[in-house]
Amino acid sequence: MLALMAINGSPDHSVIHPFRESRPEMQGPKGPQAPSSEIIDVREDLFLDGDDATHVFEVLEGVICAYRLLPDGARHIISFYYPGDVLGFDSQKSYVYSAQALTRARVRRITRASLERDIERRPELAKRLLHMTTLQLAATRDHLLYVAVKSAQAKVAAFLVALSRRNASLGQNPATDDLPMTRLDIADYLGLTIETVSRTMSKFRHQGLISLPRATHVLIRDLTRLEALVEA
Amino acid sequence: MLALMAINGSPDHSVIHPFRESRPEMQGPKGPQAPSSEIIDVREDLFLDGDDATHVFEVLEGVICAYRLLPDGARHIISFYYPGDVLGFDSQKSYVYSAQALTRARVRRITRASLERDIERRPELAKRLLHMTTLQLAATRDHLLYVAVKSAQAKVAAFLVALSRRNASLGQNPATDDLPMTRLDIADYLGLTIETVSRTMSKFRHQGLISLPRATHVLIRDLTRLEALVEA
DNA sequence: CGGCAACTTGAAGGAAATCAACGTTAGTGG
DNA sequence: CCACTAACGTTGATTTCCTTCAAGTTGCCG
Repeated sequence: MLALMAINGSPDHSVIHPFRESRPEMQGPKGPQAPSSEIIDVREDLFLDGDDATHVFEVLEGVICAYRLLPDGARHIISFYYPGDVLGFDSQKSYVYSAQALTRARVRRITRASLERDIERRPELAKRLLHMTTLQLAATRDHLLYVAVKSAQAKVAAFLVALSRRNASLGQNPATDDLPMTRLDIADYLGLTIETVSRTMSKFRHQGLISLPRATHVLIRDLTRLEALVEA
Repeated sequence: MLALMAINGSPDHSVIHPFRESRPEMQGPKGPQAPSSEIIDVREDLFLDGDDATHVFEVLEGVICAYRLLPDGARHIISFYYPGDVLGFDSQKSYVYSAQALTRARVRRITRASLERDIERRPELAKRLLHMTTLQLAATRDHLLYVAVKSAQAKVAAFLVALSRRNASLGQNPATDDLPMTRLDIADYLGLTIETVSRTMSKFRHQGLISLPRATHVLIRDLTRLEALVEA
């Protein structure tokens, strides 16, 4: 009944390709397929909350997170962005959150100005961006639901299941979750503490729901029971 | 630093007017100003989770809430919609939440088909809808932050402050919050129980931050201290 | 191999949920 | 107009779950 996505909606590559075709300035001496991409180091910030929102980014490789620091020093992770996802696209002059790479990442940097130009030139693009944004909104509402009403167990289970489903939708192994983020990242995403995340994972392990060959690598041994915990 | 909106972004009437101008079929015998509006009774559902998403609604009067029922019977309120707000606009075949009137309300019902047609005819409209959607996304992220990381006190304070700011932005009295929703609605919106909401309000009253001439009517006596609680 | 960051586990405390009872208000019908 | 009723709201006592504080353990990188 509910589309239980804790992670952003499925990557919609349809957003990207128009840029390549319609931006001859990107097609330099390297030829029409010039990648125009940029490498971001682990834990390097892509932009900071309050910076001039001059660019929009498409993740090509790696994982980026959007986060906010609160006055009391707490951090809240809004979302994780995987290859194909676009971030920084908001109708505001400044970014209202920061973005940081969780792994070494590759991104395509697109200026807002050129994006605006492209929207004028190709009305189709506005529709595409609109579609992408409504998907993000739906995903954010799903996550809101989890954070608002669910127990720690349900939150962590939902997180693991969402990663598994993402793998499945990409034709990868749904029984294996690779966690590019730390326990603290997960905690700040789910509105829990690092200890609770760790304890809950351990509990799942003792119950035979998952195994943890490494802290960053989850093997899902009983997806059905894990999914049942999400609903509880 | 943060735009602490628990309630949807400011009503953006720019979304609405184009319809009136561009939809001659609405201009029947009653003349070009025919309202084409519809009355919804208190607690009447506008649409249900899973229904065919055939329409988009603009709130003209009253307050509507979007909510979801969970398998375990719990309810989560996603958002409140005030006059000027638009709901039901998502890129999905079916609604992914239900909508219910909290007061007797008046709405404009717009078919998705005609909206699609208008988008084709007036590319400007897609840009406007895009802007509206990114604002909703930003508001939802703000709410997510509150629900994820804040204490019951901070949540309730943020809720009251958001209502006050909405009043201020409309030129109404920012020291008076009229609550069209019940304590249970507030609880389901903030991810708390009805008892905690009630207790927290009482606490604020005993501390002289607010007074409650009626349960549905809040007088803010010390907005500064209330705002401070939001950040705590 | 050392050092540090990330992770795990345990014990104690606290904030909110739950369970329960009572008060208040608005709406209904006599 | 008043009495009755049902929904809504408040308050208190208790329990539960998560946080906090504290102390290891693991594993990765220089």
